[in-house]
Amino acid sequence: MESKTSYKEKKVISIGVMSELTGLSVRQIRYYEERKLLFPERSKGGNRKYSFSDVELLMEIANEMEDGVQTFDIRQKRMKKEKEQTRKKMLKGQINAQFGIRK
Amino acid sequence: MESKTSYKEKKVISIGVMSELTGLSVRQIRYYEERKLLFPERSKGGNRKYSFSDVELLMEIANEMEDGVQTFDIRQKRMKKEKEQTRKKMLKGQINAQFGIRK
DNA sequence: CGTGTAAGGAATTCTGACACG
DNA sequence: CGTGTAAGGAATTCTGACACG
Repeated sequence: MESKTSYKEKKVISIGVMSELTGLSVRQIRYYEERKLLFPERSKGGNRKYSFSDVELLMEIANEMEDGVQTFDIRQKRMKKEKEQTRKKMLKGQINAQFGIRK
Repeated sequence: MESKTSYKEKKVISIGVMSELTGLSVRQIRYYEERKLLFPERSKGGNRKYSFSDVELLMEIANEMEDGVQTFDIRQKRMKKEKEQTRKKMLKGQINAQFGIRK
């Protein structure tokens, strides 16, 4: 089991580039973070850094916003999706515990 | 045939992040560019932007520098490799022209 | 609620140059 | 040749706030 630092997940993109890539204003991007939809890392100096994965996420968010969905509901939906995945992983873990790792 | 904008080639990384990722100083990174080893894009404001591919390239360069190879020779070698690949593509193109695209 | 904007400040980056070796 | 550094300036980003709706 290793660190799997795929390029897609690496947080290296500034908010300015992010803005260009998504077509959203920096104001919008910061706001979606405030609403807990996005979680950039920070440089020592405090600057936001995003991943390509974040770019994709942000574009999905933009689509939902266009459909008139509120940030709260977008977040709600994402949290459910998150939970669903955690549940699946737990299940998989249990199966491994019972049948996989037996020594 | 499409624009194939893979994340790896997309120029989005600032020189500061580049420095962190490679462990080289920004001075070194700029110098290698001056010696034609590296070709970042520029933002409107003039800031350098690199790709993950550039990160890999830069780390290879760093290795060669450690071995005492001079920038000129590194460049020389890279240009040869470049030519080799162009040659292969040309060949492939010719083959396509003769046997592939026939109508 | 979601977004624009002006404000003041800090972090980041840029270039050209001098230094050392 | 390759790299550090101080210098002056410009571009980028940050936060908190006011505005509009």
